[in-house]
Amino acid sequence: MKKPAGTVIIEEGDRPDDVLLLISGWAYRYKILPDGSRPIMAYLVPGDLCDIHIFILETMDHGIALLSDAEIVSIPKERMLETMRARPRVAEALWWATLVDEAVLREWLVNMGHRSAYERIAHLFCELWLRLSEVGEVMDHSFHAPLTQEQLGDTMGLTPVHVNRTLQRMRADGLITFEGKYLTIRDIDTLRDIAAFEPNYLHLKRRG
Amino acid sequence: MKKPAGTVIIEEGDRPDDVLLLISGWAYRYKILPDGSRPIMAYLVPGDLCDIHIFILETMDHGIALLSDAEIVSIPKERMLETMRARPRVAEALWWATLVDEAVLREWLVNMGHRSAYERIAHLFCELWLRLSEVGEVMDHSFHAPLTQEQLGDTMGLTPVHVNRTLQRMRADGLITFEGKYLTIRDIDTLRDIAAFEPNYLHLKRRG
DNA sequence: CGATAGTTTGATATCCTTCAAAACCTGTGG
DNA sequence: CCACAGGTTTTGAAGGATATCAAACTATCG
Repeated sequence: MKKPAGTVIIEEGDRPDDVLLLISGWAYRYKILPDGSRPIMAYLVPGDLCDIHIFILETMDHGIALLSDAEIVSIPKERMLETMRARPRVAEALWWATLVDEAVLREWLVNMGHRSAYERIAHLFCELWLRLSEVGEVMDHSFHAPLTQEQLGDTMGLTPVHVNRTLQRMRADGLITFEGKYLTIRDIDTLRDIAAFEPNYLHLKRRG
Repeated sequence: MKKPAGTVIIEEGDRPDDVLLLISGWAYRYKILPDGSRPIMAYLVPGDLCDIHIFILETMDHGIALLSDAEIVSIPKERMLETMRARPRVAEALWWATLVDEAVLREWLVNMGHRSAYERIAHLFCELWLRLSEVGEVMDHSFHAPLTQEQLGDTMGLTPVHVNRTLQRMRADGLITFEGKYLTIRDIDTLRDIAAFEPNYLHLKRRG
């Protein structure tokens, strides 16, 4: 099923009945704070599954919305459970996905707390580059990144103004270009160094 | 098995063969960055299980160490798997625990990125107060919190100096006392307000 | 082609860090 | 029971990173 950018897929407090699989496009997990700010806690990219929560937890503690036009497939809870029962490998894959999500959250937490704006953004770009490479979305050092500078700020705990100035510096340093929602990584090696990027947390080499 | 404060239980890169259950005392998840800093990404309190990772993921992407003297029980991987197979309720409980860990990480991420030092610490104290209440470790608005101000800083992405000044302000405001590793919450209501603390992410009301 | 969202710019304010040193605990050995 | 040692907390002064506010500029899309 196709949905336009901005669509809210699940809201905080919901008790959804389906698991959603993102086929194309990007989504993000968010909360809304009393002061109106809208922190972003994760990006979902093609191939990602939104919310195994629904089997176990009462309600969503956050929302999920689309960053770009996207194609999603909705899998009924019941079918999901059957499959998991019948095919342990599928159940294991779900465990795997959940544990990796957790690992990414831990790394993002480190990122927020212990790195400067410049390093933080560099780290995010390294991660996106790797994750998107895995699903074949990187062409020629570039990928589609449907993010505004404000959303980048909501993700990194920075003002849009400061994100802007930081991106300018990155461009000036010859590390990236970011035009028309396309991000080009011009120097992944220095980007990695700056961010002290250690990809082990993505657990990319999946077990036999 | 009893272990003294400071013991490293699992290190980054390890591939442990047991799941560990924390009976008494506190532990914490940490990473070590190239610059030598040591971010803390989670606290484990009595009743918490360390690392279901081991069934699925290759290696630990972080370490776990003890904040205080602690008693831990080590459960062999094999026994754990058998139990999960034989008793679906246990497997479900493990899912539940993992998903709650994830929810806590998301909330911590929001905390780091979108709240001031004062609010952040207030939020942490609210969370600890609730989690420890659940396991009967809160007596008379007080609980044992074996944390130095430096560790608090590593957790919140703050300098020990600033943690110190912030705690002083909290004391002056009559919200807490924190002496001899005992934290007393003197005014939970204002603390909650300051932190905009919304406990839903802890998913305390477990499903029937 | 105009409206609206997004980006860029400048000036000023604030929170938090850094560095350095003093004061205070806590436990240990004599 | 005292004295000392190491870790922890506290204090002060000064600097830096990021926020805030406000406005201009520039894409984008119907």
